[in-house]
Amino acid sequence: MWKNVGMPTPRERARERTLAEIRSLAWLQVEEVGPAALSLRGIARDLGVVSSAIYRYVSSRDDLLTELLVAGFSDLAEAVERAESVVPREAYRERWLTICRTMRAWALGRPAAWGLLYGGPVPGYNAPQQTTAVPGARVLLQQGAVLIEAQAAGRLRPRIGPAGDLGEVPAVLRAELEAAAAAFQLEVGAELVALGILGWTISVAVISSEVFEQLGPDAIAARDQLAELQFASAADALGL
Amino acid sequence: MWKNVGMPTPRERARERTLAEIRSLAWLQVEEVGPAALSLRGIARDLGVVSSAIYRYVSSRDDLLTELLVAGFSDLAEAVERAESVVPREAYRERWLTICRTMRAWALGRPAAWGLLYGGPVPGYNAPQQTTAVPGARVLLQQGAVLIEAQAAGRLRPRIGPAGDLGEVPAVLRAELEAAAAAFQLEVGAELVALGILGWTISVAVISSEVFEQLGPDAIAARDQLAELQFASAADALGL
DNA sequence: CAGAAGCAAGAGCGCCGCTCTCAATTGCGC
DNA sequence: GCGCAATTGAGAGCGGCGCTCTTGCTTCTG
Repeated sequence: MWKNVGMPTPRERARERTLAEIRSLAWLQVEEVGPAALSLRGIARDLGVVSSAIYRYVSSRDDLLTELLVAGFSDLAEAVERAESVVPREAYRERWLTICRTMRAWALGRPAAWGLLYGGPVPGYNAPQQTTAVPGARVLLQQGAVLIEAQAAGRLRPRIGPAGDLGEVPAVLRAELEAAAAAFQLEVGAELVALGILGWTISVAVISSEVFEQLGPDAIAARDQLAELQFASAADALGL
Repeated sequence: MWKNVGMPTPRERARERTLAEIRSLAWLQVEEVGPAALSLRGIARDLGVVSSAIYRYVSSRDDLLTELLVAGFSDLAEAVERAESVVPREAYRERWLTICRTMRAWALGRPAAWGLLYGGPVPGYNAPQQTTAVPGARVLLQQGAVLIEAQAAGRLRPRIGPAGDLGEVPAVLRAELEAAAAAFQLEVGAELVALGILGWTISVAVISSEVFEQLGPDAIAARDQLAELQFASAADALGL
């Protein structure tokens, strides 16, 4: 009936090897020239093959870009999960800081990849939300989990809001934030969601401004110290 | 001896008009397709002229991009300065919030322009630091001025640091931050510089995450409220 | 072993930035 | 007022891009 179930034919093996090589060359190119300049023709050249042959393996440039995008999100998320999992569960601040530090290390190691994930939009390319949303949210949720657990343990004392109490969230926004949390099977208050988004935004921003050199190249030599200080400040503000 | 000093010849006038038209078309294109897809050929088409003729007016695509970059920074800075100048000098928090709100309004009005200024790097294009640094720093300095004046007035109570005192800045970083401030003829402590950078980073990030739809398109309908809440939180953390 | 499936190659379309040459206009200095 | 020179636009062309289609060749399969 069914022969060779799960056992790849030689053809499939060859195809898979070629695909892997294409992905690898694509990452190299992204790191070298940036995501927006990713060129299928260039990959074909590196592969030693005529340009049209690439289209046997990837349906379009955008398709390849999407694949890299989810791979990048997943790789980052896994690195973060690995690093965070070894710090004591009740060391909430350290867990949050570890997530940030790991994100930063990943970003510094492959800056163009970070640009692909969190940089401005690649011109002419619209990431298919359906495909990228879930992997893209993993790190955010990881950060959120720390806040949720810290709050549950009574170890979250946010320093923002009129009286260090997060202030009040307007009704419309409140409903929306709680709905957003519910979409991830989370039952948390709007204030905590807002806090999570703020923390997330800050951490991404601190890293992006360093990776993209938005304060100018070589503006700060003591980059590590500055990043550490900013992460710590954010953790302070969040109340970890 | 010198005739027509400062009085443009007809040729110069014509040239200037063409240049202005090119710049205007370039902005239109940036808004439509994004900075990285800015095309000189496209501008030539819109201008009703053959592609090579463009090079009589702009030396290269990168050159045009740089010009737009500087113009964008300046336009944003002027909008911010205009808006901030009408709020009472001693209403520090309101001044800072006004700067943020104006930045956001500008960004929402011309998202691609914001992308050009603060998005990821345009592939293959390196902004000449020398040309863009000064205009690029204007808004940051505007924010910084508010913090400095607030501190001088004893109206700055940062809520970050171990005891709400900004913590301590490591020596190496401290020296660098103070030097950076000195480069702008500012004599301020490293802690305040760090605070300023943090505030700047957060405000840019809040806006970018909205403009670039990094939480997904239409993720939040109550965008205004969320932005306002985040700006307020940041102001709280900064101690305004 | 024949046929089907998979594959690489090549030519080609329209787009891009940019260069070079050549002719026409146009405004300047005399 | 006019000749000359500077300025301008057009055209052709180079190499690069994404992508399509046709044409043969290989390789696996029934």
